[in-house]
Amino acid sequence: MHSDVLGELGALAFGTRLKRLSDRVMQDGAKMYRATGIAFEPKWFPVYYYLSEMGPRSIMDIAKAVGISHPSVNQVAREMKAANLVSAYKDTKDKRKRVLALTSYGKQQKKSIEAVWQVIGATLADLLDETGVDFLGYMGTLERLLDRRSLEQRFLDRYNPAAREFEVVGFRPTLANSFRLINEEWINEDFSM
Amino acid sequence: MHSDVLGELGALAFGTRLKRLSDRVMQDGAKMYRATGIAFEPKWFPVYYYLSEMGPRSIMDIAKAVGISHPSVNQVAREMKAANLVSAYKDTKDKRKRVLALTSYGKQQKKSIEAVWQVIGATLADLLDETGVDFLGYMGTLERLLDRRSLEQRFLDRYNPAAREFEVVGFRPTLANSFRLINEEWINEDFSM
DNA sequence: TATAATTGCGTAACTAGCTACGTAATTAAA
DNA sequence: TTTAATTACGTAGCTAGTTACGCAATTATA
Repeated sequence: MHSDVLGELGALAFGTRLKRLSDRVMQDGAKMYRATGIAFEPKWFPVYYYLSEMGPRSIMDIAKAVGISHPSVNQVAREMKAANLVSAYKDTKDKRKRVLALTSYGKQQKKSIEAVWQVIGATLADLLDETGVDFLGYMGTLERLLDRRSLEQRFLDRYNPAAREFEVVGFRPTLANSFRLINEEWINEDFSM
Repeated sequence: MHSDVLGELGALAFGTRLKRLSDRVMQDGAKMYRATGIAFEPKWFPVYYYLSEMGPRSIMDIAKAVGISHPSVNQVAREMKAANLVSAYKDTKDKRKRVLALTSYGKQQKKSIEAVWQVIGATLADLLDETGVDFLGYMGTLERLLDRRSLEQRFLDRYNPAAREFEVVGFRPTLANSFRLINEEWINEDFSM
């Protein structure tokens, strides 16, 4: 194995390493589906899963729920439509909306797809187990930290302290967590952009 | 915040979540450089860093060291050349090789770039600290596990046990770790592809 | 030493996401 | 009830990586 300069760089190379790891996992993900001969692509996964669990949903609903942009959902929808897995129709209540739904063929395929998911899921679960720690849990922690305050904002606060998004308030350490939770609720429920 | 269907899916959605997280970090990475006004892009980071540490190196050397494909290095090299950060020349010993080196301007810029890296690194270090665990360390563990046996191979072993890459050998559990280490050494030092 | 295999590189085309922008429909405000 | 603001969506074009493939140079082999 090569020496891997990135490993020695600490936090600075975090993004680069994360991307490299993610690319690797996604590439092998595609290979796994291909190996089964099933007509399914990794990028369809979140949309297909969401529709199969929740029933027909609009483009933006899907985009928000799975955390990708609406043009991406659109792109995926076009491909899945070509594969006859989903169909689309206008919402009669709100004519701006285009609603996606699994076709009967799409529903019928679920059993086969789930059989593959079962093996992929077990493979990933075993891999993650081998780390000996709750990697998925820690990843969730990281996601929530970034939901709370984006990397960009964290950087800006540090780079140009005058531009802080929120005022910094001193308080007793024992209260920190409560304050944080209250603040998070406010952001999510009331002032969310 | 939206409900996030992926979070409830366990290991199966690992790839999707990892990609989503990585995209997020890389996008904010670009914003951070832009905010400083410095003429530098996140994707230049590994190549620039490697050249600045190691001196002139060939395209393939760089690709292997930073873990990306040689066409990617080429692409980055073209851009960095346009930004006058690197120049390229043929290796006189081996005329197949094209060697990249920082220009004097490229070297001279290092101080400014490092000043930005310092802030980005500290921002990331703080974020990772906030998880309360050694996230980078666990990521390294995961990378090494995949170096050892790719996700695809792990999947194939499970999906089609007859196609195992290596024979499965039973041994006493207490010896498992030693065997694993020896096997790893063999793979790395002798038979590496 | 001739030939075969390998290595290094460049180009082309693909992938899976993104942002920017325009338009139509809906909702809020004056 | 007009008008303004917002929301949903589609398209176009960008991004940062990839694989596939071909050619030239080097290295290994017969």
